[in-house]
Amino acid sequence: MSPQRLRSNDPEGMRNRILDAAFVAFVARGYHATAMTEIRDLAGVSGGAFSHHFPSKKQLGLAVLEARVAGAVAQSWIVPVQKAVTAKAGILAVMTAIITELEGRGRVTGCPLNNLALELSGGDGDFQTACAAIFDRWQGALGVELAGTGCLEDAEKADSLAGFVIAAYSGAMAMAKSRQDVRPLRDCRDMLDQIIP
Amino acid sequence: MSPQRLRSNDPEGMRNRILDAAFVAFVARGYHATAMTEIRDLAGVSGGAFSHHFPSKKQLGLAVLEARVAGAVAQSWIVPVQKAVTAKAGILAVMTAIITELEGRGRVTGCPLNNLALELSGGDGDFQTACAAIFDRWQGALGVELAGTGCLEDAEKADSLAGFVIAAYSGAMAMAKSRQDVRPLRDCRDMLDQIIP
DNA sequence: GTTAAAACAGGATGAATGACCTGTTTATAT
DNA sequence: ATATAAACAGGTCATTCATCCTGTTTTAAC
Repeated sequence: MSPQRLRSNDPEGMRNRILDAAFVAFVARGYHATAMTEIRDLAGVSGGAFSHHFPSKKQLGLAVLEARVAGAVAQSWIVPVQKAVTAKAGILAVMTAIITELEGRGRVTGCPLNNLALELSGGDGDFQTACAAIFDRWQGALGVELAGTGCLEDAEKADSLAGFVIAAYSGAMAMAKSRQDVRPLRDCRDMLDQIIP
Repeated sequence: MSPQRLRSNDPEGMRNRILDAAFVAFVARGYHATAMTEIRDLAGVSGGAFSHHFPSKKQLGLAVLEARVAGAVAQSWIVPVQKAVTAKAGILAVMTAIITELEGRGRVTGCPLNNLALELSGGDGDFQTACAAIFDRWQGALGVELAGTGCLEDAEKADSLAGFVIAAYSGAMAMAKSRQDVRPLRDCRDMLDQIIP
């Protein structure tokens, strides 16, 4: 036979395709509800390549958390708040943006981190650690901004408020997902506007 | 053979045993991560009896939501707040009680409703409707109390605040579960103490 | 007392899942 | 140029899972 030359060895690209497909599927349908074959088909990857990059589902899950979920939190929350003039303005702007985006499309899929954290933190210690680390970085970053941009003097109080902001947002998103309605997020935004100094 | 006489036909008790076992397993490990055989073994029920009472896993899940999760919310949140002198005092007392109880045992399993709602609301419409109904009753009850005990005059504002309280609590519990630490709940309680009029 | 239906027992089954395995191609190092 | 390992293809395999099936016992109706 003639040489195929149809194969393009691109380990990084392959890995990213798998991670992207897994992220979408895990967030939309959940970790346990998603079969490996679904991700494989969605990414258009052979079984051999799949198991070469991710020998087990758990390793794929952990990689999705660290390489995609953490990135989504950084991109949608941490960076915008860091770039804003004040932390309060940044937080409110992020929430407004999320609400607007959700109103655009029909479906509310929820916060990727919260979705996976609640499903996985209970069972496996490694998943729990990974989720907790992302929450920690999120809260840490918001706390620094809240303390740094004049919203709050006390660093400890700023950290507590940051945790509360994340909790309120996460819970509101959970209710919004369950109801398929953005109203909980709007109410949350209005409340945070009143609360954050 | 002699008549067995070891069977005690008790449909209601059998159904309750299954629901109890399923509730524990679903909340602790999640819906999809729990196998039917686990529940069957935990409840000590034969396959025939099991499929007689709950022909499918989905029907069992819906029954757990309506018969156990809704009850847990009513018992741990709605009734205590209704009995309290003011809604604010009731809400803070409930949170204090939950924090104290969580500190007693080692493990934070999370809010039953939030755990299941986030896992199931995305995929199936029936689950989503069932979860949303429980959230609605929860928010409705808290809203009535907040409006009725002098905390807030405007009924619509009271409803929004009720939703925010539930969101903040749910999110704080999610973080507490992920971190296996009650601090998010303590911070949440302190914040709600400042916020609720 | 007879009949019908509900309540239960215990096992069987087909489908689906996660992991694995053998081969082939491409890149890298020497 | 050659050896070695990584990257990839395609299929298999054991296991687990949810459901269903046949048969027995209890309850209820008439």
